[in-house]
Amino acid sequence: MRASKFHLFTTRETPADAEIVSHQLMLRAGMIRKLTAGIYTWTPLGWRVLRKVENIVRQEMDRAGYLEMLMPAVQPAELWRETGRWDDFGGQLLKIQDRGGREYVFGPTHEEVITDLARNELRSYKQLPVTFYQIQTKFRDEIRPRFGVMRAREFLMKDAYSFHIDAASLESTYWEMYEVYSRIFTRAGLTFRAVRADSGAIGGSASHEFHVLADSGEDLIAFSTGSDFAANIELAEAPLPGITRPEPASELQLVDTPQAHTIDELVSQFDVPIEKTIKTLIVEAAPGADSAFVALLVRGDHSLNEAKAVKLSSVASPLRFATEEEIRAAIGAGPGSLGPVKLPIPCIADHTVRVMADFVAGANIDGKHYFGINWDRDATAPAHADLRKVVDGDASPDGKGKIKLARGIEVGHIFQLGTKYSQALNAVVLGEDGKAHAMPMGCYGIGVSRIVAAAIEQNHDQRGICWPEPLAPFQVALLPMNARKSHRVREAAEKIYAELLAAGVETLLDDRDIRPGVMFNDMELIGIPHRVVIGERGIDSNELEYRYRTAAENEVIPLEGAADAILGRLAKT
RNA sequence: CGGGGUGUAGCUCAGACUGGUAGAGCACUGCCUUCGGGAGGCAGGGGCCGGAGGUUCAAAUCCUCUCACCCCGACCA
Repeated sequence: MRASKFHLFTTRETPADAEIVSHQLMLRAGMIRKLTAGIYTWTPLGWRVLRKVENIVRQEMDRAGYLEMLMPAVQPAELWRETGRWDDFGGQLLKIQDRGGREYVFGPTHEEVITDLARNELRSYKQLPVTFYQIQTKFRDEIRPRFGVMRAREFLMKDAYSFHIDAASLESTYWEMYEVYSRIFTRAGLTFRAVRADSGAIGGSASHEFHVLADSGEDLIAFSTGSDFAANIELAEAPLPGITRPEPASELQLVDTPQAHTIDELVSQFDVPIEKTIKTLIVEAAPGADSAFVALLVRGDHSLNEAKAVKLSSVASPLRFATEEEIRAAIGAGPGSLGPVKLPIPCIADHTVRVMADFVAGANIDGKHYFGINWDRDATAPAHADLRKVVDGDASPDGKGKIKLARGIEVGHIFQLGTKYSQALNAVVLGEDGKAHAMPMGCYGIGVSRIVAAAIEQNHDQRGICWPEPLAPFQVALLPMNARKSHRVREAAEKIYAELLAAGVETLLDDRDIRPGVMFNDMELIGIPHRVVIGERGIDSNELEYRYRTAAENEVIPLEGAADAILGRLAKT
């Protein structure tokens, strides 16, 4: 490609509304342009990268024997009513109407459509297992789209669905997909971790997320320093405290704390260690319980893990925190002064809280806290469970090593769905036994457009993007210096360009009539891995300057046979 | 959904408080010089100041409404 014919539109200044580096660089490099909130145009440059990711995904899926297809983006409401998700999916579901007022959704995912196809097309266990996939634009009406294509409303996704005769077959395909995903992210040059994930409302027995590690990630993952344990923080079990509860050493004291409404305020005003304080959180109780609300206790320096709380049988699902009015009605004091002493509602404590002694908590009287609280003596020792989020330094749940927390960007997710959709839509096949069986299903997603942003988060420097070679829009940039004035430079550049094209190398020849400095900056900003400078100086000495994007120094390559020298430096893909 | 902020040239922003002929830098067009790390000069093109209504002799500026976008939050007491 000749740069003069390729629409490059780089900018020197960073657009004001871009927060994270990948969004800034994608805008500055001219890869994307925003049309409206969460909806982006991919320019010719950006599209080349997106297509690279797409092709890696496609090649690996094809290699595994999965079948590519294309489903409609617009789907009839009727199908979504059949599975119940018309109402259950929530605000992310974009509902649209045609001229006759008939209702549709713009597909955020395709379980309904693929299961409808499967129930019509699949008849026998002999056709199983089978895995279909597509790479297609999805729409999810995110509450708050942000970070450019990282969390966009319209985005490109690879979604795959597998159908099975039994759970064992599903499990086998699931782990095969796990390997395929690992190959895909490895080939894309990403540093990633597969982590155990909460299968959440979708249900099913197993689920893993694939995270690209990056500080700007929105997800927290916990992994062990001593084993391959890795899990979404939602799922990571906290270790049991390794101690028994100490004997009481303090008297119970009622203290006026008019200015202390939060743990931080309490700690700073009264000089108590934060590990001696308790947070009391009031949530809605499960239907049919004795009380309308339940109190959850975690140590002051810990946080409630809502995914764990919602799994308690006495807690309503979905989790809902009580409002201030409800708290006052039930307890007689406002948030900020709550605690376990004389608490009129049931109470569940985190394991850690059960072994605390001489601790501080609200008195259930506005503006007062009890100091020196001890279980049994001052309050009934409550039921206990794992309620908190793990923190750095906790023991790993598998007993090997310690937990470290890291931020990640979720780029893939695999699920064993079970028969949720096949039962709802009556997708059955005849088994060997001659009976109808609802097919267990798996579903497997990859955020194709998000991978582009995630790759930049992991691969950039002060000057711009440093593409992993398999994702780069062009492999080689040829930079002729002042070609307008020098026919020798022009000819040398054209010759190398023609040879590289003939060898099938994606090459950008910067034949724009611009100053060298602008060329260098543009090529570094858009992140082309291999750069060759062709100037009078080099031609005189029969040597050209070559530089890898992330290298600190130039190398020299011979003018004669330059194309071969460049070919020798390309990554084998 | 709640709170905050911003809408002025393609981009980044002044101008608004204190109403009086719409600005700068970058980008773009032409010419000249320069040109191996975002050149300089000269001359240009480009804006119903997000939209509607109001106040006023006069509104980018003041008032009301509205739309869009961005940020924070959505119950960790």
